[in-house]
Formats: sequence, structure tokens, C-alpha cells
Amino acid sequence: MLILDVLIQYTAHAVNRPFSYTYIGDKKIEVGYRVLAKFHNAMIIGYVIAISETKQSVEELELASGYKISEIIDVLDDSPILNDDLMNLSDQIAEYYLAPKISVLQAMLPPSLKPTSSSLKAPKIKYDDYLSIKDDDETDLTSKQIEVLRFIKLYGKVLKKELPNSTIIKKLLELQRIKIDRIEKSRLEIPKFSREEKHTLTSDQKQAVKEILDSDKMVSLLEGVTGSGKTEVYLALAEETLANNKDVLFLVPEIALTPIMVEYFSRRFNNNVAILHSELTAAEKYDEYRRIAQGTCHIVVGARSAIFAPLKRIGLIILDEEHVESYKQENLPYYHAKEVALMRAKANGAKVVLGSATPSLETRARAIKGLYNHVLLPRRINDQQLPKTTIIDLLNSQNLSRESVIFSTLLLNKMRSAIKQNHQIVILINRRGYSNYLSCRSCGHVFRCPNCGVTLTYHREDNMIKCHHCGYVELMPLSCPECGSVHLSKNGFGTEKIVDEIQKLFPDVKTLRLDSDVGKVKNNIAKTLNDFREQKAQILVGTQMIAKGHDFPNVTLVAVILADIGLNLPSFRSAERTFQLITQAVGRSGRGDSIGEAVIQTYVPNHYAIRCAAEQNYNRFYAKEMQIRKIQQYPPYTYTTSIELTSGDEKLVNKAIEHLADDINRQRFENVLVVGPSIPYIPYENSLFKRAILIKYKSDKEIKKYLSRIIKSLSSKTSINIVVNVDTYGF
DNA sequence: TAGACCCAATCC
DNA sequence: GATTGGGTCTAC
Repeated sequence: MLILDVLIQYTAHAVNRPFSYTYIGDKKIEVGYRVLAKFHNAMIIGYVIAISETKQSVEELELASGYKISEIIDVLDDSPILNDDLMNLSDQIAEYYLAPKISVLQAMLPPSLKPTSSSLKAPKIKYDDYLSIKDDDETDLTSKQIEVLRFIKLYGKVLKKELPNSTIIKKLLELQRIKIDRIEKSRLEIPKFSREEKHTLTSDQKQAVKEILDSDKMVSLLEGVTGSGKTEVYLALAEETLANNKDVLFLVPEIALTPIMVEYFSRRFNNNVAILHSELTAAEKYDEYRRIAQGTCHIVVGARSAIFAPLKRIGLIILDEEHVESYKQENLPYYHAKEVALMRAKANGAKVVLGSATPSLETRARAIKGLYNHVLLPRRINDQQLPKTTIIDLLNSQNLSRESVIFSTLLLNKMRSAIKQNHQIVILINRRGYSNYLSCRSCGHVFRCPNCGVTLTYHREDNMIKCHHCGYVELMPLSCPECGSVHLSKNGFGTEKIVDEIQKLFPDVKTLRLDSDVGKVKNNIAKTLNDFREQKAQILVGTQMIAKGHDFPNVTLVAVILADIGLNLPSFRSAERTFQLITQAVGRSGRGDSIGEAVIQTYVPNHYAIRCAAEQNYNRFYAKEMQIRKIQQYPPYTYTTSIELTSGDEKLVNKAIEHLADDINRQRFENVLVVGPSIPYIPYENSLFKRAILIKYKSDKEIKKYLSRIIKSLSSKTSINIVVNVDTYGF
């Protein structure tokens, strides 16, 4: 009889340990298989992490262990769902992120292979039946049968369902003249691209490639201003890697950037590319996953989760736009693709290339320290000039226009002249919807989300007020629920209102809007970007989505409508985020023949993040921000982990978080600081109260050991839920 | 006193 | 995460 150590599908810390089951059946079973089992009377999927054989009876085992042991119901796989490399990786991730191991496995695998009961309903492998000749002897065949036999012979392989009459096929199969081959079918159609020979690199690019290849450091930071030609460097590195019979993993920060990168790689490398990202259907993900695991593809392009692509011989991992925060998963297991990339690279002897025009402070600091190889691409291709940038002080009333509450006089003039010259304009406002928040004019009541306490944003498109955090929606109210007044005021503005205003000011100009509301419809993002690139519209209004990576040659004017939106958010990263966003946005201007212009409107025109972004001066921003981080002891001078407790009982959660903060302080760890307790920016969720602390530390060993103890003891209490976010971005 | 409801312990 | 069992409340 076999004893199986099984991890349960539930991602709760409370069950983050193996449970024992027996297996008597005769199916093959190994570590890494999924099993169906009963757990506390519910059917669940488990994942086998150890197997041992025993001669003892179940009764003896139960007596010895002190708990009941039942038999698994079924074995679900006939080979392990992860290779050794990925299994080891999952251990490392679980340990580093203090996450339940099963949550890591679930994050790594496509829906069809995930150890969770939903995988039972997920798509299965799809096959196509192909007919081919087994014996082309025509004796004793009817003329119809001969006709079909010759047809199949002519084409070699014929899809069975494309042939009409099945009785003839049946007969030919029966006579063993033809045979059926079942071939796995891929449900993802990746367009085929014609081959393109490699470009000649500029001397800067050649130098960068050489420095990365020759470096004995595992990680290289490729720091290159927007338009400096990082992509060609990536392609050259990929070529070298493939030539050495190694695989390439290329990550992009958001799905919208995959198609273009897939095209680059497909053209250069003979369509030898697989795609992995969350917008694929479950079936497509499964098919791509197997294509990679079987070794038919040696290049994977994808978003965050593609870091788990089952490539066998990884030689190069590239994270493009490495500073972008979407590489961090904001739910369990809260991993960062960069950190996972380092783990995978180390295990495989691979190189990691982190590319950015505005690297994260963490990465830049490591490069400066010499931990990473620091490679610069300081010039734009063709020595294109950086855009001419103006900062507009919105506090100075002389700058404001009487025609518009959104656009300053200068910006309006520049828009007019760009329109006249048939150039395109990009307008960035990092806020979607029509108006920012809704309040009552007579009693001052502010409409807030009942689930999480965030102010609700009015959307005119569908006349709803929506919570941008949890997705709560309700119809635009007619009156105030507090005092009954019908005078409600819509304060502030977002993308919708800007489009509206442009249409009033420039009725003949076609304007497109791009934000996550538009992006909800599949393929809408790509379509909008494409329409704008093809100049079907002259103005593009959007949120940060429009700032990243896209190349619009005809854009000569970029406007940031309210640059300080992000600065007011309560996070030590707000200056960095603002700097990056504005720098990226300004970089969209003037990528073609004409010199670009940028206008930045703000209430804090002297803020260093805004000044440095306007100058596209990363070095100055880096120096200034590093000073502040040092004084306040934030990353890269420390690591940060947040702990959030939630409970339906406000008193209980207050007590628990205070107790936790005190307890950490009492441990007197060296170089460990506790910030808080505090009430998070989102104060409650699903009528649960949230409280949080942030832990800052210089070395993670002791504090993580301590935290895993705390997690264990707190998770046995069901009245309080604990969320641990290692290297958090949400504070 | 049965049924509804809630909470927290437990799951192999 | 889901089930269970014990406690308390409630309606008759």
C-alpha cells in the first residue's frame, strides 16, 4: 500500500501542509501527479509531493499518527505536471514569498493543469485525425475507393473531417490500406510572418550586446532612453542564445505589447515563438504550454505569468520595461516576475537582461553597486532630438484659458497648430471615467463604495457611478441619500470628460479614447492603438496604457493634463511612479521626422519628479529620490513586506494588528522597523475591516522565519485573515 | 423544543 | 476553502 503526502487545493495558510492519503489502486502514480480526494467531506484536487510504501494496515497507521487516513478517489495524471526545474522553483517562491505552496503551483500552471477542482472542467487536449497511406495496393477496391486512396496518396496526409463520405474511409481503414494518426491540435492561431534578416546594429547597440555577452555577471541592466533601439539588442542576444541551443524567455509588462514583440521575434526566428498571457483562453494557454513543454518552441513571449513557461534549457530571460509594476502579482502568491527570473536564471545558468529607460531604483542601485552589469544606450537612433517640453503651472491664473477648464491656453494653442499641420496628439490623464467623484452640494455627502470605501467615479458612457477598486457599480443617483437634495456635483475629470471637451472645442477632429473601460472588450486595445497608428483619428486620449512602448511616428504633441494625480497617493513610490509615467509619455512625442513637443500641466510645477521627467533627466531624478529613500529607509535601502489583517470585527482587528506590531518590536531584531499600524488606502473590503503594517528590513532571514511562525499561529484563527505581501508595491 | 443562524475549529 | 458541530437565538 502507498502513502501519499498530498497538498490540498485550498490556498489558505491554515492548510498549507501535506495531508496523508493511501492508495491501493494499480494506476501509475508519482510525485507531481494530481489526485482526486475527499477532504473534510468535500471533493478536492490534491498534489502529490511524496510517496512511500508501507506494510502496515490503515488501522495501524491511524493509531500511530493519531488522525484518520482515507484513500484517494482517483489519480488524475499520467505524468508529473511540472518538471524538476519548475518544482524546485515553486519551493523557492513559496519560501521567499511566505506563500502557501499550492498557491504557487496554481500560479505556475495553465487552467487545465492547475491543482484545483476547476481544472476538471477546463479544456482537454484537442486532436485532429489525419489519414495517410498504409498500403497503396489497389486490388479488390471499387473505383470510388481507389479514387479516395489516390487522393490521400497524392496529399500524403489528409484531415479526416475534410473528406465527405465516411463509408469509403471506413472500408479503407478496415482493409488496412490507410491509417489514422491523431495529432494534437493547437487552438491558438499565431499569425505567420515572413522572414526578416537581421538589422545592422549601430555601434552603440553592438557595444551593448558585447558587454552583456562578455559579462560574467548573471544580470545586466540595459538602460536606454526611449527610442534608443533596445529591441534590436534583445533580438541580437536572442539570436546568440538560440545559436547556443538555449531557449529565450521574453517578458513584456502588459498584454498589449505582446503582438508587436511576437512579430519581431517571429520574423527574425522563423516563427519559432510561443505566447503566454492571461488574455488567452484556457484552451489556448494549455496548447501553448504543451508546445513549450514538448520543446517545439524555443522562444516564449508573454506577460508576468510567462516567467513560468516550461522551457527546458533557458539561456536568456529578458524583462522589457523592467520598472513596470505589473510584473508584481497583486494576489497570492504575490510574486514578482523579476525575482522569479533571477531564481530561474540562477538554477539554469542563464542570463537576465532588464531593459528600461527609467529603471526602478532597486535595479539601478544594484547596477551602480556592481551587482548587475550596467549597460547604457545613451543615444536615440538617428540622434533624434528629445521633445521640447513645457511645464504649465495651473496655480497661475494667467496660464488658464477661458475656453476650457481642462486645457491651458498654451496647450490649446499647441493643439490647434498640431491639428492644422495634420499631426497627431496624445493626451494623458491618469484617471478614467467622466468625473472623479460625486458629492452633494447641500450637505457635502461624498458618494463612496459600500464595499471598500473608495469614492465612486461617474461614467457618462453608461450613466453609472463605479468603484475603480472593486468594480461595484450603481446607476447615477438622482438625489442625495443623506439629505434628499437633487443638486449633486460632479467633481474633477477623467478620460471621458476630456474627450467630451475636445469634441466641443474641435468638433471636426476625430478623437479616440483608450483606458481599461475601452479595453474590457477583447481586442479593443489593439484595435484602438492600431486605428490611431493608421491615423484614423488625430487625437488619442488615455490613461497610462497609452504611455508605454507604443510607436506613433506622426505624434508631435504629447500633453499630460494633470501630472500630479499620482503624487498625492500615499506611497513611498509615488514620485517614482509619476516620474516614470511622465517620462514615458513625453517620450511618445516626435518619433518620426519632426521634433516633438510635450506640455505638462500641474499644480506642483517645481516638484523634482515632474521637473526631471520634463527634462528626461533620469540621473537627476535617481540621485534626488535615492536621498529621500535613504533618509526614510525605504527600498533600495531596505526591503519591505506588508502585513494586512482583515476581520468583520473592527475591535478585534485593531487589537490584533497592534499586538502584532508590538510583538515585532519586542523581538528587537536588528535593522527591522515597523511602520504603522495604519488603516489602508482601501479601508475595508466586502464588509471586512482592514488594518496593516509595513515591515522594513535589511536582511530577510530572521524576520521571515519569525513571520512564517506568525502566519501559522494567526491562520488557525478563522476570525482574522492574514495577507502577507513580500516586497509589496501596495504601501 | 425544533429549526434557523452564526461562529470557529478542523480537515489526512 | 468547505464542512461540521456546538452555541445561541427565536417562534410557537
